[in-house]
Amino acid sequence: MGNISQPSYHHGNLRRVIIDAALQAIGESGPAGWSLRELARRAGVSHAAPAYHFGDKQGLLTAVAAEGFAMFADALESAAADVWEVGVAYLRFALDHRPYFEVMFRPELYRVDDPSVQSAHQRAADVLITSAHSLSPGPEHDRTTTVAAWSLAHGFTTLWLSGALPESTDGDPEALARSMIRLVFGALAGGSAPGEDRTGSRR
Amino acid sequence: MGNISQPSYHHGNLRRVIIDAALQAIGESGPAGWSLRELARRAGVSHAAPAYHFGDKQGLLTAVAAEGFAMFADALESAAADVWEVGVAYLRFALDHRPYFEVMFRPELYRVDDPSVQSAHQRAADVLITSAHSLSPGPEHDRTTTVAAWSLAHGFTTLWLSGALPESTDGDPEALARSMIRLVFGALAGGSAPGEDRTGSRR
DNA sequence: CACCCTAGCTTGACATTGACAAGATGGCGA
DNA sequence: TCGCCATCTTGTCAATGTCAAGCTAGGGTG
Repeated sequence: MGNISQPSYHHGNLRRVIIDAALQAIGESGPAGWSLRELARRAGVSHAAPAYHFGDKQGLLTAVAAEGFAMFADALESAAADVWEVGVAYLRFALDHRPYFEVMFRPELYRVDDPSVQSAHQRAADVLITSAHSLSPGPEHDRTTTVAAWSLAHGFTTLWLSGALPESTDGDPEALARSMIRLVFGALAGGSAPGEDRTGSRR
Repeated sequence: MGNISQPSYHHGNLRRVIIDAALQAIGESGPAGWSLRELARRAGVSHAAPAYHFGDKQGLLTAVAAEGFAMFADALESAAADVWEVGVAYLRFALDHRPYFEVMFRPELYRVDDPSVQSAHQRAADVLITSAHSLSPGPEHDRTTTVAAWSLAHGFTTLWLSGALPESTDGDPEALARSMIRLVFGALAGGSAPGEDRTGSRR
Protein backbone atom coordinates (compact mmCIF):
# COMPACT_ATOMS: atom_id res chain seq x y z
CA MET A 1 0.00 0.00 0.00
CA GLY A 2 2.85 2.37 0.70
CA ASN A 3 0.38 4.40 2.64
CA ILE A 4 1.42 5.66 6.04
CA SER A 5 -1.37 3.55 7.55
CA GLN A 6 -5.04 4.11 7.65
CA PRO A 7 -6.47 1.94 10.38
CA SER A 8 -9.93 2.80 11.61
CA TYR A 9 -8.86 2.96 15.22
CA HIS A 10 -5.69 4.07 16.87
CA HIS A 11 -4.61 6.40 14.16
CA GLY A 12 -1.43 6.95 16.08
CA ASN A 13 -0.60 10.57 15.53
CA LEU A 14 -4.00 12.06 14.90
CA ARG A 15 -3.24 15.00 17.11
CA ARG A 16 -0.42 16.13 14.84
CA VAL A 17 -2.39 15.39 11.70
CA ILE A 18 -5.29 17.54 12.88
CA ILE A 19 -3.00 20.42 13.79
CA ASP A 20 -1.37 20.25 10.38
CA ALA A 21 -4.76 20.14 8.69
CA ALA A 22 -5.79 23.17 10.75
CA LEU A 23 -2.67 25.07 9.71
CA GLN A 24 -3.36 24.33 6.08
CA ALA A 25 -7.00 25.36 6.41
CA ILE A 26 -6.01 28.58 8.16
CA GLY A 27 -3.61 29.29 5.34
CA GLU A 28 -6.39 28.83 2.84
CA SER A 29 -9.20 30.71 4.51
CA GLY A 30 -8.13 32.31 7.76
CA PRO A 31 -8.47 31.20 11.36
CA ALA A 32 -12.26 31.02 11.12
CA GLY A 33 -12.88 29.78 7.60
CA TRP A 34 -13.18 26.12 8.42
CA SER A 35 -14.86 23.66 10.74
CA LEU A 36 -13.66 20.91 13.00
CA ARG A 37 -15.69 18.51 10.91
CA GLU A 38 -13.88 19.57 7.79
CA LEU A 39 -10.53 18.89 9.40
CA ALA A 40 -11.81 15.49 10.42
CA ARG A 41 -12.84 14.81 6.83
CA ARG A 42 -9.44 15.85 5.53
CA ALA A 43 -7.76 13.59 8.05
CA GLY A 44 -10.08 10.74 7.15
CA VAL A 45 -11.48 10.31 10.63
CA SER A 46 -14.91 10.67 12.15
CA HIS A 47 -16.42 14.07 12.81
CA ALA A 48 -15.90 13.93 16.55
CA ALA A 49 -12.32 12.69 16.55
CA PRO A 50 -10.69 16.13 16.83
CA ALA A 51 -12.69 16.94 19.93
CA TYR A 52 -11.10 14.02 21.74
CA HIS A 53 -7.65 15.55 21.46
CA PHE A 54 -8.47 19.20 21.87
CA GLY A 55 -11.77 19.37 23.70
CA ASP A 56 -13.16 22.01 21.43
CA LYS A 57 -12.21 24.38 18.66
CA GLN A 58 -10.65 26.80 21.12
CA GLY A 59 -8.53 23.95 22.43
CA LEU A 60 -7.18 23.23 18.97
CA LEU A 61 -6.36 26.87 18.41
CA THR A 62 -4.68 27.00 21.80
CA ALA A 63 -2.42 24.15 20.70
CA VAL A 64 -1.64 26.01 17.49
CA ALA A 65 -0.84 29.21 19.39
CA ALA A 66 1.40 27.41 21.85
CA GLU A 67 3.34 25.69 19.09
CA GLY A 68 3.52 28.97 17.21
CA PHE A 69 4.89 30.97 20.10
CA ALA A 70 7.48 28.28 20.76
CA MET A 71 8.69 28.40 17.18
CA PHE A 72 8.55 32.19 17.28
CA ALA A 73 10.70 32.32 20.40
CA ASP A 74 13.20 29.97 18.78
CA ALA A 75 13.37 32.14 15.66
CA LEU A 76 13.89 35.31 17.66
CA GLU A 77 16.52 33.71 19.85
CA SER A 78 18.43 32.56 16.80
CA ALA A 79 18.51 36.10 15.47
CA ALA A 80 19.25 37.75 18.80
CA ALA A 81 23.01 37.72 18.25
CA ASP A 82 22.65 40.61 15.84
CA VAL A 83 20.23 43.09 17.38
CA TRP A 84 19.51 44.71 14.05
CA GLU A 85 18.18 41.43 12.69
CA VAL A 86 15.60 40.67 15.37
CA GLY A 87 12.97 42.83 13.73
CA VAL A 88 13.60 41.14 10.41
CA ALA A 89 13.30 37.74 12.07
CA TYR A 90 9.95 38.86 13.48
CA LEU A 91 8.72 39.62 9.98
CA ARG A 92 10.22 36.52 8.44
CA PHE A 93 8.53 34.27 10.96
CA ALA A 94 5.18 35.77 10.07
CA LEU A 95 5.81 35.31 6.35
CA ASP A 96 7.16 31.78 6.68
CA HIS A 97 4.56 30.62 9.20
CA ARG A 98 1.62 32.82 8.46
CA PRO A 99 -1.07 30.43 9.77
CA TYR A 100 0.60 30.30 13.17
CA PHE A 101 1.03 34.05 13.26
CA GLU A 102 -2.58 34.68 12.37
CA VAL A 103 -3.70 32.76 15.42
CA MET A 104 -1.06 33.90 17.87
CA PHE A 105 -2.05 37.54 17.98
CA ARG A 106 -5.76 36.96 18.15
CA PRO A 107 -6.27 36.27 21.85
CA GLU A 108 -10.01 35.82 21.57
CA LEU A 109 -9.45 32.69 19.48
CA TYR A 110 -7.66 30.64 22.11
CA ARG A 111 -6.97 30.35 25.85
CA VAL A 112 -4.41 33.00 26.61
CA ASP A 113 -3.91 31.69 30.12
CA ASP A 114 -2.75 28.31 28.90
CA PRO A 115 0.61 27.56 30.55
CA SER A 116 2.41 26.38 27.42
CA VAL A 117 1.22 29.46 25.57
CA GLN A 118 2.29 31.76 28.36
CA SER A 119 5.78 30.38 28.80
CA ALA A 120 6.55 30.49 25.08
CA HIS A 121 5.08 33.97 24.85
CA GLN A 122 7.26 35.10 27.71
CA ARG A 123 10.33 33.61 26.08
CA ALA A 124 9.66 35.56 22.89
CA ALA A 125 8.99 38.74 24.84
CA ASP A 126 12.30 38.41 26.64
CA VAL A 127 14.24 38.42 23.38
CA LEU A 128 12.42 41.52 22.21
CA ILE A 129 12.95 43.34 25.48
CA THR A 130 16.65 42.50 25.59
CA SER A 131 17.22 43.52 21.99
CA ALA A 132 15.39 46.80 22.32
CA HIS A 133 17.41 47.46 25.42
CA SER A 134 20.62 47.74 23.45
CA LEU A 135 18.99 50.11 20.99
CA SER A 136 17.95 52.57 23.65
CA PRO A 137 19.78 55.90 23.75
CA GLY A 138 19.71 55.90 27.54
CA PRO A 139 18.20 54.09 30.52
CA GLU A 140 15.43 56.64 30.91
CA HIS A 141 14.24 55.72 27.41
CA ASP A 142 14.39 51.96 27.79
CA ARG A 143 10.68 51.38 28.13
CA THR A 144 9.80 53.72 25.30
CA THR A 145 12.43 52.19 23.04
CA THR A 146 11.26 48.69 23.77
CA VAL A 147 7.65 49.44 22.96
CA ALA A 148 8.68 51.39 19.87
CA ALA A 149 10.81 48.58 18.48
CA TRP A 150 8.15 46.03 19.22
CA SER A 151 5.43 48.19 17.71
CA LEU A 152 7.43 48.88 14.58
CA ALA A 153 8.12 45.22 13.94
CA HIS A 154 4.61 44.10 14.76
CA GLY A 155 2.92 46.94 12.94
CA PHE A 156 4.83 46.48 9.73
CA THR A 157 4.32 42.73 9.84
CA THR A 158 0.56 42.86 10.34
CA LEU A 159 0.06 45.70 7.89
CA TRP A 160 2.01 43.78 5.30
CA LEU A 161 0.04 40.61 5.90
CA SER A 162 -3.29 42.41 5.76
CA GLY A 163 -2.34 44.20 2.57
CA ALA A 164 -3.31 47.55 4.07
CA LEU A 165 -0.15 49.36 3.00
CA PRO A 166 -0.26 51.64 -0.04
CA GLU A 167 0.24 49.95 -3.40
CA SER A 168 3.53 51.73 -3.82
CA THR A 169 4.84 49.45 -1.09
CA ASP A 170 5.84 46.48 -3.13
CA GLY A 171 9.02 44.56 -3.55
CA ASP A 172 10.93 42.79 -0.84
CA PRO A 173 9.39 43.24 2.61
CA GLU A 174 12.57 42.17 4.38
CA ALA A 175 14.63 44.81 2.63
CA LEU A 176 12.08 47.46 3.50
CA ALA A 177 12.03 46.31 7.10
CA ARG A 178 15.80 46.54 7.26
CA SER A 179 15.87 50.11 5.97
CA MET A 180 13.13 51.10 8.40
CA ILE A 181 15.07 49.73 11.32
CA ARG A 182 18.26 51.40 10.14
CA LEU A 183 16.50 54.70 9.57
CA VAL A 184 14.66 54.82 12.85
CA PHE A 185 17.08 53.25 15.30
CA GLY A 186 20.21 54.28 13.47
CA ALA A 187 19.44 57.91 14.18
CA LEU A 188 18.34 57.02 17.68
CA ALA A 189 21.34 55.02 18.77
CA GLY A 190 23.53 57.86 17.63
CA GLY A 191 25.33 56.58 14.58
CA SER A 192 26.26 53.03 15.59
CA ALA A 193 25.80 51.18 12.35
CA PRO A 194 24.03 47.87 11.85
CA GLY A 195 26.54 45.09 11.48
CA GLU A 196 28.52 46.25 14.48
CA ASP A 197 27.08 44.15 17.23
CA ARG A 198 26.20 46.37 20.14
CA THR A 199 24.78 43.60 22.30
CA GLY A 200 25.99 43.87 25.83
CA SER A 201 27.59 47.26 25.27
CA ARG A 202 25.18 48.69 27.82
CA ARG A 203 23.65 47.57 31.01
CA MET B 1 -46.05 53.64 25.24
CA GLY B 2 -43.32 56.16 24.90
CA ASN B 3 -41.41 53.60 22.96
CA ILE B 4 -39.74 54.70 19.79
CA SER B 5 -42.21 52.57 17.86
CA GLN B 6 -42.35 48.87 17.48
CA PRO B 7 -44.50 48.06 14.51
CA SER B 8 -44.22 44.54 13.15
CA TYR B 9 -43.48 45.73 9.65
CA HIS B 10 -41.57 48.71 8.34
CA HIS B 11 -39.32 49.13 11.31
CA GLY B 12 -37.99 52.25 9.73
CA ASN B 13 -34.34 52.31 10.55
CA LEU B 14 -33.58 48.65 11.03
CA ARG B 15 -30.37 48.93 9.08
CA ARG B 16 -28.89 51.32 11.60
CA VAL B 17 -30.27 49.37 14.55
CA ILE B 18 -28.64 46.17 13.31
CA ILE B 19 -25.31 47.87 12.76
CA ASP B 20 -25.41 49.31 16.27
CA ALA B 21 -26.32 45.91 17.69
CA ALA B 22 -23.42 44.41 15.78
CA LEU B 23 -21.02 47.02 17.16
CA GLN B 24 -22.17 46.31 20.68
CA ALA B 25 -21.87 42.56 20.17
CA ILE B 26 -18.37 42.97 18.71
CA GLY B 27 -17.43 45.03 21.73
CA GLU B 28 -18.63 42.27 24.00
CA SER B 29 -17.21 39.23 22.29
CA GLY B 30 -15.19 40.11 19.23
CA PRO B 31 -16.04 40.19 15.55
CA ALA B 32 -16.97 36.52 15.51
CA GLY B 33 -18.61 35.98 18.88
CA TRP B 34 -22.17 36.50 17.80
CA SER B 35 -24.72 35.46 15.21
CA LEU B 36 -26.99 37.30 12.85
CA ARG B 37 -29.92 35.69 14.59
CA GLU B 38 -28.78 37.06 17.90
CA LEU B 39 -28.65 40.56 16.50
CA ALA B 40 -32.15 40.06 15.14
CA ARG B 41 -33.30 38.98 18.59
CA ARG B 42 -31.74 42.03 20.20
CA ALA B 43 -33.41 44.26 17.66
CA GLY B 44 -36.72 42.51 18.17
CA VAL B 45 -37.12 41.42 14.57
CA SER B 46 -37.31 38.08 12.84
CA HIS B 47 -34.22 35.97 12.31
CA ALA B 48 -33.93 36.73 8.62
CA ALA B 49 -34.46 40.47 8.81
CA PRO B 50 -30.75 41.39 8.89
CA ALA B 51 -30.12 39.45 5.70
CA TYR B 52 -32.54 41.69 3.85
CA HIS B 53 -30.37 44.73 4.47
CA PHE B 54 -26.93 43.22 4.25
CA GLY B 55 -27.24 40.07 2.20
CA ASP B 56 -25.14 38.05 4.56
CA LYS B 57 -22.85 38.33 7.55
CA GLN B 58 -19.98 39.51 5.38
CA GLY B 59 -22.24 42.22 4.03
CA LEU B 60 -22.96 43.49 7.52
CA LEU B 61 -19.27 43.54 8.38
CA THR B 62 -18.56 45.33 5.13
CA ALA B 63 -20.97 48.07 6.18
CA VAL B 64 -19.25 48.27 9.56
CA ALA B 65 -15.82 48.51 7.94
CA ALA B 66 -16.94 51.21 5.52
CA GLU B 67 -18.46 53.29 8.30
CA GLY B 68 -15.37 52.70 10.40
CA PHE B 69 -12.91 53.80 7.76
CA ALA B 70 -14.97 56.92 7.10
CA MET B 71 -14.90 57.87 10.78
CA PHE B 72 -11.23 56.96 10.91
CA ALA B 73 -10.41 59.22 7.97
CA ASP B 74 -12.34 62.05 9.63
CA ALA B 75 -10.43 61.60 12.86
CA LEU B 76 -7.07 61.57 11.13
CA GLU B 77 -7.94 64.59 9.02
CA SER B 78 -8.93 66.52 12.13
CA ALA B 79 -5.56 65.80 13.69
CA ALA B 80 -3.53 66.41 10.56
CA ALA B 81 -2.86 70.04 11.39
CA ASP B 82 -0.30 68.93 13.95
CA VAL B 83 1.76 66.16 12.40
CA TRP B 84 2.95 64.94 15.77
CA GLU B 85 -0.63 64.22 16.81
CA VAL B 86 -1.68 62.03 13.90
CA GLY B 87 -0.22 58.91 15.47
CA VAL B 88 -1.99 59.68 18.71
CA ALA B 89 -5.25 60.18 16.81
CA TYR B 90 -4.72 56.76 15.23
CA LEU B 91 -4.49 55.20 18.67
CA ARG B 92 -7.35 57.21 20.12
CA PHE B 93 -9.67 56.16 17.34
CA ALA B 94 -8.96 52.52 18.08
CA LEU B 95 -9.56 53.04 21.79
CA ASP B 96 -12.72 55.08 21.32
CA HIS B 97 -14.17 52.92 18.57
CA ARG B 98 -12.68 49.56 19.23
CA PRO B 99 -15.44 47.50 17.59
CA TYR B 100 -14.97 49.35 14.30
CA PHE B 101 -11.20 49.01 14.49
CA GLU B 102 -11.38 45.30 15.16
CA VAL B 103 -13.23 44.76 11.94
CA MET B 104 -11.40 47.25 9.75
CA PHE B 105 -8.04 45.57 9.79
CA ARG B 106 -9.33 42.06 9.32
CA PRO B 107 -9.82 41.90 5.57
CA GLU B 108 -11.01 38.32 5.56
CA LEU B 109 -14.12 39.39 7.47
CA TYR B 110 -15.56 41.70 4.84
CA ARG B 111 -15.41 42.64 1.15
CA VAL B 112 -12.24 44.65 0.76
CA ASP B 113 -13.15 45.57 -2.79
CA ASP B 114 -16.33 47.35 -1.72
CA PRO B 115 -16.25 50.88 -3.19
CA SER B 116 -17.30 52.71 -0.03
CA VAL B 117 -14.68 50.82 1.95
CA GLN B 118 -11.99 51.56 -0.59
CA SER B 119 -12.62 55.28 -0.87
CA ALA B 120 -12.66 55.80 2.88
CA HIS B 121 -9.57 53.65 3.25
CA GLN B 122 -7.80 55.71 0.63
CA ARG B 123 -8.78 58.93 2.37
CA ALA B 124 -7.26 57.70 5.63
CA ALA B 125 -4.14 56.51 3.84
CA ASP B 126 -3.67 59.93 2.28
CA VAL B 127 -3.52 61.64 5.66
CA LEU B 128 -0.95 59.17 6.89
CA ILE B 129 1.19 59.51 3.79
CA THR B 130 1.10 63.30 3.91
CA SER B 131 1.93 63.43 7.60
CA ALA B 132 4.80 60.99 7.35
CA HIS B 133 6.09 63.02 4.45
CA SER B 134 6.85 65.99 6.68
CA LEU B 135 8.66 63.74 9.15
CA SER B 136 11.06 62.37 6.59
CA PRO B 137 14.69 63.48 6.84
CA GLY B 138 14.95 63.64 3.07
CA PRO B 139 13.09 62.72 -0.13
CA GLU B 140 15.06 59.51 -0.56
CA HIS B 141 13.66 58.34 2.78
CA ASP B 142 10.04 59.29 2.17
CA ARG B 143 8.75 55.80 1.50
CA THR B 144 10.67 54.29 4.40
CA THR B 145 9.51 57.04 6.76
CA THR B 146 5.90 56.65 5.72
CA VAL B 147 5.86 52.94 6.31
CA ALA B 148 7.76 53.35 9.58
CA ALA B 149 5.33 55.94 10.95
CA TRP B 150 2.35 53.91 9.86
CA SER B 151 3.79 50.70 11.29
CA LEU B 152 4.64 52.31 14.60
CA ALA B 153 1.15 53.70 15.06
CA HIS B 154 -0.58 50.55 13.91
CA GLY B 155 1.71 48.22 15.78
CA PHE B 156 1.40 49.98 19.08
CA THR B 157 -2.35 50.25 18.69
CA THR B 158 -2.94 46.60 17.91
CA LEU B 159 -0.46 45.37 20.51
CA TRP B 160 -2.15 47.51 23.12
CA LEU B 161 -5.59 46.27 22.17
CA SER B 162 -4.51 42.65 22.17
CA GLY B 163 -2.79 43.00 25.52
CA ALA B 164 0.39 41.46 24.16
CA LEU B 165 2.71 44.10 25.57
CA PRO B 166 4.71 43.34 28.73
CA GLU B 167 2.91 43.97 32.01
CA SER B 168 5.28 46.80 32.78
CA THR B 169 3.51 48.70 30.03
CA ASP B 170 0.63 50.18 31.93
CA GLY B 171 -0.65 53.65 32.48
CA ASP B 172 -1.77 56.05 29.81
CA PRO B 173 -1.39 54.66 26.30
CA GLU B 174 -1.66 58.10 24.70
CA ALA B 175 1.21 59.45 26.76
CA LEU B 176 3.34 56.47 25.88
CA ALA B 177 2.48 56.88 22.22
CA ARG B 178 3.48 60.51 22.35
CA SER B 179 6.87 59.77 23.87
CA MET B 180 7.48 57.04 21.31
CA ILE B 181 6.76 59.40 18.47
CA ARG B 182 8.92 62.10 19.98
CA LEU B 183 11.77 59.67 20.63
CA VAL B 184 11.76 58.04 17.23
CA PHE B 185 10.91 60.87 14.88
CA GLY B 186 12.40 63.62 17.00
CA ALA B 187 15.86 62.17 16.47
CA LEU B 188 15.04 61.48 12.85
CA ALA B 189 13.77 64.88 11.84
CA GLY B 190 16.88 66.37 13.34
CA GLY B 191 15.77 68.19 16.40
CA SER B 192 12.57 69.89 15.27
CA ALA B 193 10.43 69.62 18.35
CA PRO B 194 6.82 68.55 18.50
CA GLY B 195 4.59 71.55 18.92
CA GLU B 196 6.33 73.46 16.18
CA ASP B 197 4.18 72.66 13.22
CA ARG B 198 6.35 71.55 10.35
CA THR B 199 3.51 70.85 7.96
CA GLY B 200 4.26 72.28 4.58
CA SER B 201 7.85 73.05 5.43
CA ARG B 202 8.78 70.54 2.78
CA ARG B 203 7.03 70.13 -0.47
C1' DC C 1 -61.08 57.93 -2.27
C1' DA C 2 -60.11 53.15 -3.92
C1' DC C 3 -56.42 50.55 -5.81
C1' DC C 4 -52.14 48.36 -6.16
C1' DC C 5 -47.24 48.08 -6.02
C1' DT C 6 -43.31 47.21 -3.84
C1' DA C 7 -39.87 48.01 -0.01
C1' DG C 8 -39.50 45.96 4.25
C1' DC C 9 -40.23 42.36 7.06
C1' DT C 10 -41.83 37.34 8.42
C1' DT C 11 -42.27 32.35 8.10
C1' DG C 12 -40.59 28.10 6.87
C1' DA C 13 -37.13 24.99 5.51
C1' DC C 14 -32.45 22.82 4.89
C1' DA C 15 -27.68 21.60 5.26
C1' DT C 16 -23.89 22.44 8.32
C1' DT C 17 -21.78 23.08 12.60
C1' DG C 18 -19.91 22.52 17.70
C1' DA C 19 -20.67 19.86 21.45
C1' DC C 20 -21.96 16.01 24.15
C1' DA C 21 -23.05 11.08 25.42
C1' DA C 22 -22.55 6.44 24.72
C1' DG C 23 -20.61 2.71 22.36
C1' DA C 24 -16.90 0.17 19.81
C1' DT C 25 -11.97 -1.38 19.15
C1' DG C 26 -7.60 -3.06 19.74
C1' DG C 27 -2.84 -2.73 21.64
C1' DC C 28 -0.48 -3.45 25.92
C1' DG C 29 0.56 -4.88 30.40
C1' DA C 30 -0.31 -8.28 34.04
C1' DT D 1 -5.00 -15.31 27.97
C1' DC D 2 -7.52 -11.61 29.66
C1' DG D 3 -9.07 -7.20 30.86
C1' DC D 4 -8.18 -2.31 30.74
C1' DC D 5 -8.37 2.05 28.87
C1' DA D 6 -6.61 5.37 25.42
C1' DT D 7 -8.38 6.23 21.13
C1' DC D 8 -11.73 6.63 17.87
C1' DT D 9 -16.90 6.10 16.08
C1' DT D 10 -21.87 6.70 16.00
C1' DG D 11 -25.84 9.09 17.17
C1' DT D 12 -28.04 13.12 18.55
C1' DC D 13 -29.34 18.07 19.64
C1' DA D 14 -29.80 22.94 19.48
C1' DA D 15 -28.01 26.77 16.95
C1' DT D 16 -26.59 28.95 12.79
C1' DG D 17 -26.30 31.04 7.82
C1' DT D 18 -28.80 31.24 3.86
C1' DC D 19 -32.41 30.79 0.61
C1' DA D 20 -37.32 30.84 -1.07
C1' DA D 21 -41.84 32.22 -0.55
C1' DG D 22 -45.36 34.77 1.69
C1' DC D 23 -47.32 38.70 4.09
C1' DT D 24 -48.28 43.94 5.05
C1' DA D 25 -48.57 48.70 5.07
C1' DG D 26 -48.08 53.13 3.27
C1' DG D 27 -47.25 56.15 -0.65
C1' DG D 28 -48.06 57.09 -5.39
C1' DT D 29 -51.46 56.77 -9.11
C1' DG D 30 -55.77 56.95 -11.22
